Amino acid sequence: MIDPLERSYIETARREKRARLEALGIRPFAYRFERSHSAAAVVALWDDAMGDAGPQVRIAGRIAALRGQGKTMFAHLEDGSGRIQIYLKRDQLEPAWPLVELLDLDDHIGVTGRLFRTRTGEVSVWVAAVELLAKSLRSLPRGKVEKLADGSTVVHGGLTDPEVRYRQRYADFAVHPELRDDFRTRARAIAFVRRFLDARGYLEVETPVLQPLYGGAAARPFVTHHNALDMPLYLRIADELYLKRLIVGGFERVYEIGHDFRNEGMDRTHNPEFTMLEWYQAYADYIDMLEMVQEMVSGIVQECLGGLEHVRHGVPLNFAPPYRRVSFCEGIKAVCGIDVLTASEEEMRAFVATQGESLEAVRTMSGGRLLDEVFKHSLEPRLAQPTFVLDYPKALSPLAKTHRDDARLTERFELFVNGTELANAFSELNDPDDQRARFEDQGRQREAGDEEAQQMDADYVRALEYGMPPTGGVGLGIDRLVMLLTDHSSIRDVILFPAMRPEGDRRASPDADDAG
RNA sequence: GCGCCCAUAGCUCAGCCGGUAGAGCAAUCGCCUUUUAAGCGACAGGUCGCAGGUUCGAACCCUGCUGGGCGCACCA
Repeated sequence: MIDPLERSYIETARREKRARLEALGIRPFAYRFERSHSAAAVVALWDDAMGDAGPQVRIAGRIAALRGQGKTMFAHLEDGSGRIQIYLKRDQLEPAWPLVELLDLDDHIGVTGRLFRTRTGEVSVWVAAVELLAKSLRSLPRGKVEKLADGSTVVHGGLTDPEVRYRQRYADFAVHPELRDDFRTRARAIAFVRRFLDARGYLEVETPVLQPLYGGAAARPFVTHHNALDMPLYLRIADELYLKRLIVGGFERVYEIGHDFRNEGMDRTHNPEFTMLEWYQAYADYIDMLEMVQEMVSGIVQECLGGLEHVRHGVPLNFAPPYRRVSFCEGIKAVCGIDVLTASEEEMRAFVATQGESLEAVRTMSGGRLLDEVFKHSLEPRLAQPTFVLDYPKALSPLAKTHRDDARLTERFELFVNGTELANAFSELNDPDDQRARFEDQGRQREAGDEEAQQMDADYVRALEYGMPPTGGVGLGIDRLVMLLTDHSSIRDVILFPAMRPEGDRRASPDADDAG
């Protein structure tokens, strides 16, 4: 919408200042600056006993506030640690004063000076020398927070338009430093996962992102093309099939943290590329994996939030193990009285129809889809506390191994927190003939028009034919985990650069729109 | 893909029943040597998202388009 190259009168003014600086022989973009302290460290350094003889410091940062008073000037410098006030006095900076007069909000500067305390008590740096490190040619959309005498605050301006915030994430972070904390939390959670799995003998691996066949989940892929081979390639929708090939090859414990890509709708909980953690362990079953998930999730919560009890979206949650376990079928029966193993589809449709679904939609539901709807309207909304749902019916779980005690079920669990699925795990299907049959069945659904049905992966079946040991596997959505940790309800708030439509006027590319 | 809502100055917003736009902050200029929303004074800044239509006249009403938000659908 806004041409990024179009200059406002404010930018024009800043470019004029840049020219004036250069005419004075001042480089608007310096090369380096040696700091002695961060802003936060400088503030922490202060001791009232210092009186007028505070230590000399060298600090750098972005000018976050500027209050000129003629022959004197106050400013706040902001760096990665926080902010500190600086005080500039003309008679003590004389040769450099023309530079000071050409400073703008948002410029990066470096200063040297002594620590002191102002009349109003704020620890500040009395600047003896100032250097311009980087001129800002575009003003950041800063707000101003006014604190009124009664303690309330009024915000003047500021960056609030969600579109601009996501498109210009750099400006959003620059103006809202507290947002960076969510990504520190994210990094801590991922670092914890690595330590957790490494300590248990897992090997971190990297499997192909570009795949000749996509599989391991039901989703539409992104398609690209390899020029040299002149063939289509797909961005992976899951890591699963490659990681299990590694199990066949003798890597007994492997994990991967990486992006999967799904060519589907975008909303509060879906980004076209997202971060998935998958791990597989030979000779383990889904209950082994369940215990690991429980320990890992509690560990992450403890590590990132300090403590196991937290309110999320107004709901107090307790992450102390053991988490509740409920069987899929019995859980649903307890809530709505339907036994999904024996009930007729008519009975289930009748129930779903009472839950606000349109009659038309209900009429077309059958099989796995219908089961899923029953679950969605009965058990799932009640899963606020961390809860494992176990033993899904086969129709819902084409990739999981048949349950050892009940052939109608599979050995599968999902972890729910606050009604959202966090993890999905199986005792992995390792019977190559069964796997081939399921691929063939998927192939028939594909021919019937199901774009998401999986393709036959003959190489994967060949791997299974060599013999894959019994294996437990888990997939855990990192973005959703971080949403839980940071109490965000939009996945965009935990992804640095969420997917957006391109900005700008696209009428320049005619005929692109009306094809359909 | 469908529905509802939104788009006005660099930012945040106001603009009633149609009469061609205002405020605060930021900017520019002047004054000000301990301020912190600094203050005081002056001056600028807009193709009202884009394209049509209705009208003597459109930021405002209608249609289409673009982008966004929320919900639904799709989807783990």
